[in-house]
Amino acid sequence: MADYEELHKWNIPIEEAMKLQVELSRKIRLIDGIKHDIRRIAGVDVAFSKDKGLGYCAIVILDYATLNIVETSFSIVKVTFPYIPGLLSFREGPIFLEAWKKVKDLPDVVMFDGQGIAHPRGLGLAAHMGLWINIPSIGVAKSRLVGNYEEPAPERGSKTELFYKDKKIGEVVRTKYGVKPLFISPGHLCSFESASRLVIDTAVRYRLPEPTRLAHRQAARVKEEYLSSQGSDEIGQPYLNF
DNA sequence: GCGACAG
DNA sequence: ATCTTGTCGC
Repeated sequence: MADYEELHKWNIPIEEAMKLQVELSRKIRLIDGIKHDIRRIAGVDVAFSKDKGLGYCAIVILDYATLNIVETSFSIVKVTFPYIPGLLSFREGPIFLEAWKKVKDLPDVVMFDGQGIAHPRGLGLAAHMGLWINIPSIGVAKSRLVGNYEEPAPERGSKTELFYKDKKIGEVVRTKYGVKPLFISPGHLCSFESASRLVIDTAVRYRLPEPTRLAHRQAARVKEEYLSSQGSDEIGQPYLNF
């Protein structure tokens, strides 16, 4: 089972959470820890059900060469933190870690649906989680949180740099002709080059790269299956992680 | 004070 | 992100 080090508590005041992000961001390393021979690449996403107050996380691990799913893991956890721009990891992090515990074979790199270091305090979801699991991570966001940039050309593969306070924090990448670009930033143990390259290489047919796209679909399935098994009969409670 | 603001 | 009905297009 995948393990990780408890870096800190999750249910803390907003003020402390922001201070913690500043401290943790100093530990981020952009030295590429991604091997030349990537075998498995993972995608993570979390779905929510408003009334139930639950979060459903899905981790999908793909064989890098074929992009076939080789392993999946999920978790259903009570949500304890609100969505606050800049503090997304405090809402989704605990849910992701429960699913991570059940991963059998570690992937070489993990893609998250959110920012890596392209964050006000340099610690977006992907960067934060990368520190916890100590595995190369990449932030794949569908929209901008912070930073300035020029619109990339409409061709697939074109990209521009994302800057914040005179520093490069990520790249704006067009994964498909004419569609809205993605905001890619490295998390932990990853370079700008590897982050964008892996996203473009795995975004073979849709705007989103396969790891994140499939994780999104899987999270939606986990959610609907849980909700349907709730109103009808038994099964359900047994699946709850908390 | 005002506007921006991942999912 | 969620909720929610229909609609346009490949």
